[in-house]
Amino acid sequence: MVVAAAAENSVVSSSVAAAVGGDDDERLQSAAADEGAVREVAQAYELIKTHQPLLLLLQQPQQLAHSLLSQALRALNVALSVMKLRHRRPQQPPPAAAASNGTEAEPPHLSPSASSPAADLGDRHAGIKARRAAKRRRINNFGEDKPSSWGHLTAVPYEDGYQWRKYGEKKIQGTSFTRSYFRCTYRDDNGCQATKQIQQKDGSDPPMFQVTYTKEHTCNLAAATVVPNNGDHHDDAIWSRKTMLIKQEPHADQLATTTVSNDLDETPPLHVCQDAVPPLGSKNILCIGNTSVSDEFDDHQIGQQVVETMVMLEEEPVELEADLDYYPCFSDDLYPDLLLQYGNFDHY
DNA sequence: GCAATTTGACCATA
DNA sequence: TATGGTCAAATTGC
Repeated sequence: MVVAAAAENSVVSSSVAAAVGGDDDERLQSAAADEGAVREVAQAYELIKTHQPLLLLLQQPQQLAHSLLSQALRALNVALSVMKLRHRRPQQPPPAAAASNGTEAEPPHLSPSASSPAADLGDRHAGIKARRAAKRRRINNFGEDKPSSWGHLTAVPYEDGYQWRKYGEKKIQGTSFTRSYFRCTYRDDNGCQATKQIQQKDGSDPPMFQVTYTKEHTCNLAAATVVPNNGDHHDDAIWSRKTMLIKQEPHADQLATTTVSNDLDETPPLHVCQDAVPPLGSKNILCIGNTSVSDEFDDHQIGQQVVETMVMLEEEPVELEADLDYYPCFSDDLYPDLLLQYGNFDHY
């Protein structure tokens, strides 16, 4: 499987790179090895992310693929963050000495404003103050072995295996793009304090995003997008996938204008899945979903949407062979089921 | 009606 | 006082 292969490859490469280190200039080589390892893991991460939307189209192992991909992405994401942090550490000031991991503040839902519907404005503000004070305490007491924040630069910042809910956006001085603030979707349910910031880099082509994480997830819902079928919905995995894509729309518009602006001007309802941004210079772009997506579609229809979208973005008639070569995600080896179903594009 | 996003305001910090 | 992070009411979309 491509996930396993990519992950394994990255691990092997990372291990080899990490093992490199002579006596003459150990520090330099170690740094180079670290950089190489980070590069390899980052490559694996991007590769898996690029393939994820397509793997999810396969009919049979749909939930399994989704779960595995989410876990693989999360593992790589964490590994990448740790490695980059380790690489940076010599330049960083020493962390706080006192580690008091036990200083857990009260969960958000215990705030006075939330628990008392009759609370007046003063009480609400008191609650907010208390929460913020507690937050400051948590930040100050953060453990020595746990950095207060960590992050990485990526072209695909919106899908990392976790589910995030946006709670703010801010124009940051000296930057062209706003910074978006996300918190774990399950904060209220599980008290998970994980947050995430996404800041698009100025003048990067293709668009690159600085992603900064704060706090580890405690919700234990890494693969939360795979929802057990409760009978109310015929396919919750698809529903979750649709939710993911809808969440990405505001940012997808931005990316779309920087990658295929001319094409998308002619097809306004389309939304580009950022996880499938094609290689730089590619004339094709893979899109999943559009505004007419309904609750009733099935895997077959999703696949059809992908195909249709690809065709719609092409002004000239699509030549299957050339397009598949151009965008290596569509290969016979990786997506036999998809090609079996949609291998012949003649009728489009 | 519900859930997610947007956005202006508030607050802490440097 | 400027700036960044967060809140929560308003808005939007399903």
